Amino acid sequence: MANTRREDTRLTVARHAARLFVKNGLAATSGAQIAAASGLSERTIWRYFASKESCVEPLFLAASMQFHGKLRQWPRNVSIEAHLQECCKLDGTAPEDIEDALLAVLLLTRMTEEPALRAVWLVACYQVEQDMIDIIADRLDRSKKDFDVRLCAATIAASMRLIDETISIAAIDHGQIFTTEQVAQEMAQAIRKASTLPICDPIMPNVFGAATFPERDKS
Amino acid sequence: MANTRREDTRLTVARHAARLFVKNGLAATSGAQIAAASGLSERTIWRYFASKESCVEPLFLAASMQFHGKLRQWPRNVSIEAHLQECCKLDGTAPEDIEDALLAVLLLTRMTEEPALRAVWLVACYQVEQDMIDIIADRLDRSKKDFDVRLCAATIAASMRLIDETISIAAIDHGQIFTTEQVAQEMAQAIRKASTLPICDPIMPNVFGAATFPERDKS
DNA sequence: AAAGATGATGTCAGTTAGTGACAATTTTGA
DNA sequence: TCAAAATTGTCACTAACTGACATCATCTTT
Repeated sequence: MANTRREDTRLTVARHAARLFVKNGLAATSGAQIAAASGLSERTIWRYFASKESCVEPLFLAASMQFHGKLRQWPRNVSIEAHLQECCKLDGTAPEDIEDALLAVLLLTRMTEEPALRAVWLVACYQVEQDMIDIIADRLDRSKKDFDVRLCAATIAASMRLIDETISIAAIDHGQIFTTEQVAQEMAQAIRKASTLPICDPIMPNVFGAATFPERDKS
Repeated sequence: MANTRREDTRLTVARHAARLFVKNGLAATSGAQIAAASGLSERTIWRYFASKESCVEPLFLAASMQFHGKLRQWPRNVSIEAHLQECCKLDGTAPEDIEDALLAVLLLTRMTEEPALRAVWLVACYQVEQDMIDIIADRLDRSKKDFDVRLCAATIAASMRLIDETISIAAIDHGQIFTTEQVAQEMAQAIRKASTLPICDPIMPNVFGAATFPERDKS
């Protein structure tokens, strides 16, 4: 938790901006309005964000992190399905997180009318992908620079994005209801299908590979 | 070739904008400069593009299409490797296409310093992904709405993006040289690894599945 | 070929996103 | 507690972008 302060204000600005975007649309929302709603001067807004649209990025990130973040604590000896299910159970998701998720979902359904939002969303997903590289490299004891590790991160991140988009549209535009468990299950399935490396099942200590044992000291 | 006119001017503007961006950076390039270089009024530029950065989008699209476009003519009975190799051979890539590819590659290597460029690139890749949905749906006789088709399109598009990025950086920043055949091979490999559906090998008419035979007329 | 319709472009004025400079304020740290 | 450092506000300014309207090219129809 290093630079938490900055991230906090970014997130609150994002919430206000998102509400305005959802209510009035991107074009009809001014930087001044976002500033006023956030209780900051407009100048300060531009110190936190490079553009009007990107104000909602922290929200997208937070939404993605609802599942992605959990992969950081994914123990090596449990499968993806088991882990995500487990997380949902003990996880009394904070009310503010639910609020954030709802806002993000509303934004996602606006992407066709507001192309600028899609760009922000894709950038957020790119961040997730970069994060995913670390997770996979750790889980497999491979280098973060390994092309196959990066490929796996990219395909998994893409699958998570697709689930997010699909479920959002199904929920808002077609009125379907999802429990957290259902979403977790869909997510786990998609991740499994998309992974190009064997990370979804428990990773067993490599008992059969001699190289794993420490070499006996020759002295 | 419906609205080719518009696309043509968009591409030429993109070329000029890209050269300016590469030479002077995004911030130091003004809309007026892009307009002047393209021989158009500034107002017209804003009629073709929604923002300064997005001026290069057609170039990114053209670059992606160098391989992706070929997948549109991918016969069902040849493997991905064979097809891409074949394309390279008979393909006396037009000199302007090479020029475009070079410009795109140069832009890709600037993405770390210029985050706005990355957003544009990701949007271009998203377009490719949407296109990929059609290709896969056609090849497998499945619906474009099928989640698994869309998932496969997403993972493949992600892998193509990664190859583009990786090869660009290797070429420009680390001075590696690639032949078109090499790139085609890397691309084919990555696509194969990333596909979540069996589209990379020749698609055989489904002789074993009874459902494929037309039902005998019962009359 | 003339003429009218349609659409693309230029001009210019106006709005608003976004920046630089500096003063005021808050936070930090010894 | 006091000074250094970081954050914010104010204000003037630049440049991205839009609206309105005139002009010009293109295309169709007769």
